[in-house]
Amino acid sequence: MAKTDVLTLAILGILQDQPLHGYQIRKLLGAELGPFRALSYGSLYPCLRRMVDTGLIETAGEEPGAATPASSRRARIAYSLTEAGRTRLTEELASAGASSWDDDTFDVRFALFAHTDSATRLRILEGRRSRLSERLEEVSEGLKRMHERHDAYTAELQRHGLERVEREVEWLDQLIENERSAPGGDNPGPASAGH
Amino acid sequence: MAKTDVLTLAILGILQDQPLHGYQIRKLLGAELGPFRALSYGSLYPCLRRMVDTGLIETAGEEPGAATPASSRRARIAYSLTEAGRTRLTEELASAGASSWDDDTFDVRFALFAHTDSATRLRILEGRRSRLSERLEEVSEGLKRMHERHDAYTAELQRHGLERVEREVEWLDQLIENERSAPGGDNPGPASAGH
DNA sequence: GTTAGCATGTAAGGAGTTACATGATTTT
DNA sequence: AAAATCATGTAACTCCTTACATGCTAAC
Repeated sequence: MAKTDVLTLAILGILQDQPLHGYQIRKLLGAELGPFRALSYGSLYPCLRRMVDTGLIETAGEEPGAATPASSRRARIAYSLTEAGRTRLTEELASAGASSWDDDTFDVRFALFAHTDSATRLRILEGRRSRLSERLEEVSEGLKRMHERHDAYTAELQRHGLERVEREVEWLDQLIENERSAPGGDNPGPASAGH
Repeated sequence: MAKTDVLTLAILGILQDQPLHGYQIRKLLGAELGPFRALSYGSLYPCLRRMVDTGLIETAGEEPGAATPASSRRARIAYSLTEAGRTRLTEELASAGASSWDDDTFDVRFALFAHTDSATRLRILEGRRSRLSERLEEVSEGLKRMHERHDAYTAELQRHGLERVEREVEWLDQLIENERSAPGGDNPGPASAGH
């Protein structure tokens, strides 16, 4: 079974609501996942091509006939899901598959939660949580064993990293709690205990 | 002028206190920057070789003579800074050079703060802060323009991302304040307003 | 004696960026 | 008429990981 990388999944997700062309996909992806993570065209277009080649999406040139022959704007290519693409997305969304709790993958999976069933949402949130808990233990172990070789700045860096992960776990705990109390809910719940 | 990538800088930094062999470098780097970011040997050893080739570090085989001829453990190669390496590190530490406020680079620069003068520390902290402020504006702009296309989970992801960046800015503000009030201080100051 | 940790390296390959190349449309 | 934004793509290159290949030493 062909494996679905993160970018492919994100594109499948964003195309399920409406057909888009490349430029729009890039903008929307940047907007949904935060304006950092803006991926380059050098990544996007080759990925779109691969997806066309493997039949997950199909293209529709704008005005395929000769509607405005001379003045037609530069060909914009609208991509839309094929049946195969829709099927693949459905499978992916149900599977919580290959490590959906990696840093990169988690955000994309989370952004697709509105199209994910409650059981899978819960599995992903819990998977992510336990992944972070492991990190937490490793870091605090490291901090304890660090009385030797203690440079105040290095220690502060550790402390701050630890705090960041702790907060992330708290956030997940709230989401999990909410998911359990309202499994069908479309709403992630009240904003976490704000600062 | 040859450019110094992050990994090279980190290695220069970690070798300035004592010579180490590859295995130890990897462990220490992992411990200082958090146990995530553990780099692989496939990255480390080629980098060490490049550094030897460009004269930044030099090797010393353990017990170069025939001290314990038959029972010598597998050759461990201790790396230490050359004069050129020490010079390069000093330059780098004074320069706040090529974008020390990138996500990756900042942590390494921060971990080396104990060897950095106060003025440069301040420049780096402020550079990082303004970089994050830009992000903050972009994201909150994006959030405002997102009443359309609002999916509760996507919105929550944004909100959480925003909060994370806000906290990071607060952390930097405390560090900056402390740096200004005690420019010579070796101490990053009281732990930020704890949670 | 076998597992876990110490120790060094190479080769292949993945995932992405930057820089290039091109051109239309909209706004100022 | 200049600048910004829309729009698509390729080629070269960078940085890193994974998997492989090898072997010693300490602990259980």
